[in-house]
Amino acid sequence: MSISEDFDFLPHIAYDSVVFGFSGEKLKILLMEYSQTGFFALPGGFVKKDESLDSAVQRGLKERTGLDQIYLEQFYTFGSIERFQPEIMRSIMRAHGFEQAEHWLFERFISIGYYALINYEQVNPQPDSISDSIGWYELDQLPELILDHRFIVQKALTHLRTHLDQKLLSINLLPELFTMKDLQQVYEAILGEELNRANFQRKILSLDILDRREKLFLGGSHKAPYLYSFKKNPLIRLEK
Amino acid sequence: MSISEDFDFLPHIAYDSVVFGFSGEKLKILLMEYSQTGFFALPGGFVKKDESLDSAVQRGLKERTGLDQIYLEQFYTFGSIERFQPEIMRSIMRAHGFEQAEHWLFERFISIGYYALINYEQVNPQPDSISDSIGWYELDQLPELILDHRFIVQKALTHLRTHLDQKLLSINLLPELFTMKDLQQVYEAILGEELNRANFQRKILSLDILDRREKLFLGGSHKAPYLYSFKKNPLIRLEK
DNA sequence: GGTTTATTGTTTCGTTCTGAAACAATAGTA
DNA sequence: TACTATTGTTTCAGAACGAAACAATAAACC
Repeated sequence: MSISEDFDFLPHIAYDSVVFGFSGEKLKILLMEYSQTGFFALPGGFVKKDESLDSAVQRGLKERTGLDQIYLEQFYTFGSIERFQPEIMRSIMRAHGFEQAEHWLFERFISIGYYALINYEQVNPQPDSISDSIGWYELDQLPELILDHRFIVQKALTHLRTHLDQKLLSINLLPELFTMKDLQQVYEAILGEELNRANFQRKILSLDILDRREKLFLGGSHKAPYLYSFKKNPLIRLEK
Repeated sequence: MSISEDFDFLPHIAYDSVVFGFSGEKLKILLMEYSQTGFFALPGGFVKKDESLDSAVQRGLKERTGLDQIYLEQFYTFGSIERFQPEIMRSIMRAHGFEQAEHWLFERFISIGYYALINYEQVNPQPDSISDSIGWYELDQLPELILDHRFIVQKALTHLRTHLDQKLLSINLLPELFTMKDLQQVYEAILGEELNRANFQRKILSLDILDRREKLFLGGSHKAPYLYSFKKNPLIRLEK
């Protein structure tokens, strides 16, 4: 998306996406830095007049990460007055040589928050025309973000932690085949706490959502772990 | 709000509120019938350019129910393309003698869903200028609703059921003093199932959010129940 | 080949939580 | 004083959970 074209967007409506990525250890999120402004922000965008909200977020994220068909979940809509800070958009526009006094970007926006979970390794994020860098940042080492984006991240994280079990199947954080330890590391990274190995295995297996596959031999001088994959059509039990 | 004035709204943005009311037995919701159209709909409205989203919903609900400072929670934002059905708004407008071909109400809207929980007894809902009736309808006997409002109700109910324990304190469904049986009836109405009396009492008391007060003598030939009130500043324990 | 080491899979065991039922208390009525 | 209906509490069996022990095993080392 270029900043000066595309007037077929719904005015006043935006989305912001919190893209969680996992590298095997820490949980990170994807941030964009706007050229020559020092502003860091969540990747976001706008909704075209003829596309659904969900489609708009899918499209925008694909434009930025190259990833398609990834798991996206809406978690909250941000509509405070404090969000309205046109000076910031003006700075970003000026940095690109636009000096207009009026622009639809300077209006107030209500933003719908989505989060995504993707495999760190499968992404090669490319900054778009209005950003000069895009990259992964550890959750506890985030730079200062524009507007209420810090708050949006916090709200996404809380939502994710609360609903982790229910969202497991849709998660793109792991490859097709993975070990129980891999899965436990995902949980620990998201929850921000260490879990008991034996109890974790018992709990996950009792959910009955995994297929056990062949063993994984990595040359370590110890018992080799099994590989697992998510079942194709599991019975979801909301009680657990 | 009159239908022809107030051009200081954000275009394309609406809210719909699912107002749950409790009468002592069944859970009901508040619906409006648009004059001479036969259309039933959730009470909704629009956001002024200088008010926050939350304030807009509070304001709109006060205009319809007379209730102020009630508990409102955002639960989902609806942004599908199928929501766009301008004929329906045209019908409603025509029923009021407006025959304009163009109007901002005929545009596509993205709607933020909120739910409220109020005490049935404390409300005297009054239909506004574009509705000819407003009233309470039992959840399992709802009339046909416009657009995706049936879906919105379902999503609100699911959200409420899932988060009931955490929302208890904010609920306006009960008077200042109430018995354990009253509270259990609220739970049963919302969850749509019967609960074991002894276990319910044990669970609620363990949450440590109630103060036990004097007994309530109603003249029945049996043990009188205690009255309870919600603690003023309880320690919220998210684990339970 | 036997031993050692590191890691994974499983079991055990005590504690806590839950669901269902029984028991205890009590306010009025007969 | 017995009876009845309802509420408050306890009990008890089964499920779930947390921590630790035990068992299995793949490679390295002698």
